[in-house]
Amino acid sequence: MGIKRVTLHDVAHHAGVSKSTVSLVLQDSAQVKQQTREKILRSIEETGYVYNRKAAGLRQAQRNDLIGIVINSFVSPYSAEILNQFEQLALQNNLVPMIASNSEQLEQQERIIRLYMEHKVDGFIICPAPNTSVSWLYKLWRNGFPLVQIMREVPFSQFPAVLADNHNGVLQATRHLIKLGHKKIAFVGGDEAISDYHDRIAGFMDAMSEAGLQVPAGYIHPVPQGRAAGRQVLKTLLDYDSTVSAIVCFSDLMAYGILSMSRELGIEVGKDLAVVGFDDLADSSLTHPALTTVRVQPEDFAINALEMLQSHIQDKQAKAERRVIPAKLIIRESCGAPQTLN
Amino acid sequence: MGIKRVTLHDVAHHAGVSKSTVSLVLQDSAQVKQQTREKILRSIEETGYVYNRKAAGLRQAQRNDLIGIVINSFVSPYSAEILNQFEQLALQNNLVPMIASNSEQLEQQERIIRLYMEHKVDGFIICPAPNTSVSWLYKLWRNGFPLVQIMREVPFSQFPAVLADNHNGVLQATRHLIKLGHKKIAFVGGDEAISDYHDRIAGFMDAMSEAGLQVPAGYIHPVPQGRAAGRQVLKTLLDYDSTVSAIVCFSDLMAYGILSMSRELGIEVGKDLAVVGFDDLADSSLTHPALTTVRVQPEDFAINALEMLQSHIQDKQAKAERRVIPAKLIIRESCGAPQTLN
DNA sequence: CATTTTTATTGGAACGATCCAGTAAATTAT
DNA sequence: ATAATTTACTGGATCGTTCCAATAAAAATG
Repeated sequence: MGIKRVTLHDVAHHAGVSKSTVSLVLQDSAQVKQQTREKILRSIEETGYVYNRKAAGLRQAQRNDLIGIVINSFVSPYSAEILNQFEQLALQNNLVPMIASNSEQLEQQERIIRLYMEHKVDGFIICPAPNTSVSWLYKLWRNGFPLVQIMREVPFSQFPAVLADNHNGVLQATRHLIKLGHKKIAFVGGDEAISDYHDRIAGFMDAMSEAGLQVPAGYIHPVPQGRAAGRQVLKTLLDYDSTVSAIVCFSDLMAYGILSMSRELGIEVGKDLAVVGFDDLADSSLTHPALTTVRVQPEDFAINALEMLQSHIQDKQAKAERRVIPAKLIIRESCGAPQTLN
Repeated sequence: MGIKRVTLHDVAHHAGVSKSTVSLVLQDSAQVKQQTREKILRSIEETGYVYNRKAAGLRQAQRNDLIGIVINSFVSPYSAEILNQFEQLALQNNLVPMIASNSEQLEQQERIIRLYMEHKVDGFIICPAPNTSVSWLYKLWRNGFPLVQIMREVPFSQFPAVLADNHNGVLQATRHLIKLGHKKIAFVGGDEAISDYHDRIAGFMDAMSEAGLQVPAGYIHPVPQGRAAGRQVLKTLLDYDSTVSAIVCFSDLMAYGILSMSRELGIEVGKDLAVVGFDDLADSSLTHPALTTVRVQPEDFAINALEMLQSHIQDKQAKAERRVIPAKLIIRESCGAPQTLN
């Protein structure tokens, strides 16, 4: 009663040729007569044959056109945008994406990666979970699986990476606030266990110190991602010093939380308080007030990471590159500056 | 220079046993002596062997423990939550999830599914793109790939499905508005090409007609998902009739748009205008005012769909079930009703 | 101690493709 | 027309597992 799957051999039999010829048609080799090719294609159609990549990949161990994409989280909107770009791009390049998330957890990450290794993906694009170790990445690499880190990098890892220009993005944002006359500027959000936090906070500190401004310890609040956290942190911050006039947020999501709590506390953002975000999510132009933020094009991650991964798949000796993609300050209304075009 | 991958045979050689014995250890068969097992496990560790599922799956064509999960979109927050649940659950059940999206497009959907078929997934969980045809689904099924539809179903398809109780959810929401005294109630959002729209609008119409209320054609606005669309549709609606006092939204996202535009127009939601959403996204308790909405637990999709798929994988003759998961009205502030506990 | 039973291990066929070397047929050159 | 070349097709070995039947070793039985 079991459904017998149609094999190459069955198609060959149906078309009255050898399996080798059918195989040639599948790889559309030029050395098959047009007439034969058509006959075979018809047989494929009629028998309902489905190509078996397992069998194919077994013989030609080199390429599977399978790539593992492990993002930090499905529920992070920015990650979702990146994922979307990767999927489109992979399909355009005839690659099969195997997409998963690590849920920011080491254990899940190791689990997923091991499984994808077993499925012999050609390589990985990975947004490493907090506390991912270099040695673990190295083990992956040594096993013949090239990888490209995105969004973050494991400290001291010498592996390829595509990163946002976090430093410059936050530098610009902070300078913008300073130019508007703000002096008491706080930085909220981010995870100290992740590289992007350190890049962003460095951009912040650099802008502050070049303007000769002090940053009290109570002005820095690394707290996990999320709207709810943003709400909470605003209270904490104002408790510490109610004269803070501007906040640089680690992410737009965090900024949304600040906006939400501000409204509740009767603080008018864009007037009483300046807020800038980071990510430029689709919603950020629709908040009240519209959010000034830093845009890093999600497709740039996809384009660069895929390109780099491909080159490492083709040449295992290719040297590890580290690309930084540009960050652009998008000025809207949340810091009271005049809104610019675009 | 190519990295030679370690095979079962290499491990066997290293441990001084036959490949069969190593294979038995991998499937942790009871018939291997403890001492031998340990020796082999050590060899596996030392050689850095990675199990090759391609080769394994070739021999035992029955199970691959691979399942294809095709969601409608990565960037839809509710879908992201569902995806997250699926991933966790799949891993718990020792299944390897292959996750993709169809981006609501038929072409991409067919592309992805074909590729996953080639990789011999055991079955599919799929949120069908608009205009997916029954015959296409049938072709999939006939090819030996069981499938479970989630969130929506292809009309007249007799395939297994896990659906939200859309009708009852919107019925409750609408009744709630009616009980509060609203008479001019509009319904906005949704896609007429998708089953859930019809279920929800039916719930709406039923509630209205049981209360003897009229619904002018201009009160119904099926428009695509999204905050921006919600903003636009509120204007259109008020242009048509500025005395509308309540709006039932197809989704929370749509409701966010309504909230956003209301603020801009100086309309106070919860007082001048009542709004209810659908989905109960994480953010919905944080909006201003907090959104009254309909909750359908995302994990229920995952639990039920996976369970059903497993049963169809094990028994191709299992009968197609159609499960409806409960919808619960969550009353908050956006329709001015007193907020209930929980 | 010889025999049966149980336990542990093994070699080889099989899965469904690719790829290589080789054959047959068609075409061109001599 | 025959030889040389090109074009079209084919059979068999191969990839890395699993599974089966067979064997070897150990334990239990008489």
